Amino acid sequence: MYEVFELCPAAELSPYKTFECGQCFRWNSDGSGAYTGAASGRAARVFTEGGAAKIECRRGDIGFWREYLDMGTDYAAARESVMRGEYLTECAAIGEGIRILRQDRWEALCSFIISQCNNIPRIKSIVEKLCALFGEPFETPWGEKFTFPSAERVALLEEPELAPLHAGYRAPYIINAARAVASGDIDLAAAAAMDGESARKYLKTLNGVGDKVANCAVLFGLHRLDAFPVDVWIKRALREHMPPGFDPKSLGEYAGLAQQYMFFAEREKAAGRA
DNA sequence: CCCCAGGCGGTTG
DNA sequence: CAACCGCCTGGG
Repeated sequence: MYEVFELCPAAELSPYKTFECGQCFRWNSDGSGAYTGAASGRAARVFTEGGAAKIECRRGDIGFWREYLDMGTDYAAARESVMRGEYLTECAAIGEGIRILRQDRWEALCSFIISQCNNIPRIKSIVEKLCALFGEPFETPWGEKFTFPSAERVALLEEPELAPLHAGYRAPYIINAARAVASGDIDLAAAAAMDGESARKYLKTLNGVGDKVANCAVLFGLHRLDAFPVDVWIKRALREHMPPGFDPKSLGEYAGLAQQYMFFAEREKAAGRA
């Protein structure tokens, strides 16, 4: 039994910005501006209506989704705290409504391993096939969806079984990471309890996980909002808009939110939408 | 044919 | 330390 619940004023949660800013790969627009997606074996539809952000989900899941959508964080204050200088203020304006999702740890780690040297449509396609082939199906009002396969499940696979994903050289990275997580060699709950810097170094011990992927796993999977992943877009933005030697860490506890504002703003500008 | 796409790891200077 | 290069794949 799915029902609609009101979440917050629309300005505090933009489905488009939140689901298209590159932090997640399993939410899709239905064409009307509403997004449907799945997480932790649940499904939902997020949309805006009458000046409010709303969610359609099962009554018993609303607590999960409020947590997932990070409703406990004051984004007006967080946004304010990173509006330092003209450029960051502009990015924050363009990105207003982005929320950093509280994603599953393993899903985030695995997804960002797949993301390396890849474009977003292809990342989504690989993740989708991973779920369809090895996740558990379940019915939703929006059709059949799949869970993200557990590390334990992926750990049992051999490389040839991942061939249909066309993940290329990332396939052994995926299996290796799954085995490390499933065996406890890499303990993501323990990583979540570390400070961001230690967690990043810890995750980098995995093959195929470097600075960028580790920072994404820490920001999006462990919800450490001070983590600041630097990819080619951010590198260019820092070079062109910030003083030389600028340290992103100086942005404080919400540096990672600033990073998402920058990433989203630069991509919107490149696409001619901002 | 070329190049690039939200990198990483190994080698070389 | 930095700079380079190969790597799977798909799209422009």
